[in-house]
Amino acid sequence: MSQTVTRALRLLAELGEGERSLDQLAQALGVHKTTVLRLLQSLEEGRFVHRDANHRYHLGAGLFALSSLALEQRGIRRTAAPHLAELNAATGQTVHLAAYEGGEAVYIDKYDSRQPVRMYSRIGLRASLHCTAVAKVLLADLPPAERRKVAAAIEYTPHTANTIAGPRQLLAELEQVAAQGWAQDHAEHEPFINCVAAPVRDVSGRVVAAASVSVPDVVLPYEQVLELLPQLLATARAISADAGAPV
Amino acid sequence: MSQTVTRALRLLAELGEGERSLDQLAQALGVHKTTVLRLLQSLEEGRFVHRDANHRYHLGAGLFALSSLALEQRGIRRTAAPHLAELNAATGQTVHLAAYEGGEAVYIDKYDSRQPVRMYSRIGLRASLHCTAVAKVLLADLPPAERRKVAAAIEYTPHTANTIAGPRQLLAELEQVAAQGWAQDHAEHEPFINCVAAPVRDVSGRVVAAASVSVPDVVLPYEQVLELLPQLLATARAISADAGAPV
DNA sequence: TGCAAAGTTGCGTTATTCGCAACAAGCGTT
DNA sequence: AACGCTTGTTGCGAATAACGCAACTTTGCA
Repeated sequence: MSQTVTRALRLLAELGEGERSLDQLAQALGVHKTTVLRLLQSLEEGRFVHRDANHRYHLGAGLFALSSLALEQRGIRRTAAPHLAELNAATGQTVHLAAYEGGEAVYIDKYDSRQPVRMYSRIGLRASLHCTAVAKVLLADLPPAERRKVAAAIEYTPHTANTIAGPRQLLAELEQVAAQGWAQDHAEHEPFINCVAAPVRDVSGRVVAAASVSVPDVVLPYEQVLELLPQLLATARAISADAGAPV
Repeated sequence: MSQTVTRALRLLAELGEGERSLDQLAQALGVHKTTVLRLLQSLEEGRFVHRDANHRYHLGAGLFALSSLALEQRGIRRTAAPHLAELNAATGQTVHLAAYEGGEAVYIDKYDSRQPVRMYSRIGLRASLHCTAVAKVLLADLPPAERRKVAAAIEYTPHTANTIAGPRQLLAELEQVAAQGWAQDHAEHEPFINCVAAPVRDVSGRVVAAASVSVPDVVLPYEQVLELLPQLLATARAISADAGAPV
């Protein structure tokens, strides 16, 4: 494990919070500013950070370029994009695309709601495995053994009164999700937000992503969110079809 | 300058091209695979890379999270977003938002065209300073001295017959852009693509970003692209107003 | 104009990284 | 099913590259 790289990443994380001066960064890492300076110089060379006229450091364009390049390369994201945009336009609601990788569910695309109320979610962020609709969809396709292993390892942090509290309950729900072909999050993560999610499959027939619609209570009550299901399922099927999934 | 950090960044860049095995990465950097392994371990800890079941390395969610966090923090991007989305919806064309920082013009947001023909551009990428509409808008607001300095430093790579060929010509055009309040790229960068761009100002009244519409010839001829100008200018003014720019 | 704060450079020390070589684990082939 | 080959992992000593210090320079402010 490389101390230097770890420190460089901590620098980036710190800059993710906002602009920083050299001294601030040195203090945050607890190292001498000379050290920070040299790390920053390398990061700057790679355009990962950038310093403005006032010697404040910011995250740089190289980071954005790399990130968007990598996201674009994800086949499923590209094939999903037009369909998700359409769903977003048709419903006006927040639409997410998430994938399961390395034991976590990660948002890989997001289309914001037209409503002024925005959701706290972001591309790259992890979706809780036990209380989000996308995670349920993704987990439901794992082989049973793996599913049990994951369910056992989850820390069942309760977020609301509806949050699933343990592996038994989760596994039962996953069973149902697998059977019905979609999942919901009925105020399990955020008190006043409901979501529905549907699986996206690729050529292999495996679930490679989950598409979801999230709606705050104030915009649509729970029952009306369920009414979005047909549109969502159609979208997910269209993406799957484009990805070459077997019917 | 840190060798270790530089190598880590090269690893990321390599992974930006696509998934790689340990050996492939070691060969690409020309170092021993042990070395690469340890760098990767640190990157993995920071969720910047991720290894799949077949021991292939990919860029990881931490990178995406950091990038989208940083992009969201840019005030101007957030205030511009709804307006740009609307412009994109109204015209159906590719819409860009670019900013000038560290001597380069960088795309900080993009809304894809509905057309099947996509543009080669991406968030984080640099826009050529001498042959894009957004760059002209951004440069046109620099103080004259700075403007001349930048114009002198540019390498005037010709892309098409229309590409501006030298500082004199560029400075004259910037003069005009500043006067008329918008810029165009009449097939100066790509043979069959025309763009128009308009400045976005913040509280200080300075130009902090440029919004643009780009259209391939096959979709709309040059003259009709100019007809989009009123909409673009209205959008740019609306963003500026939201950003608190003085009227 | 002078002071203070912040950033930069040179340099010796040593902790960290490096590559080697040996080891382990998959995977495909015979 | 066993073999060999490719690919990833660990232990360890050598030495390089990173570290922090202290002195220097620059910038901003009073």
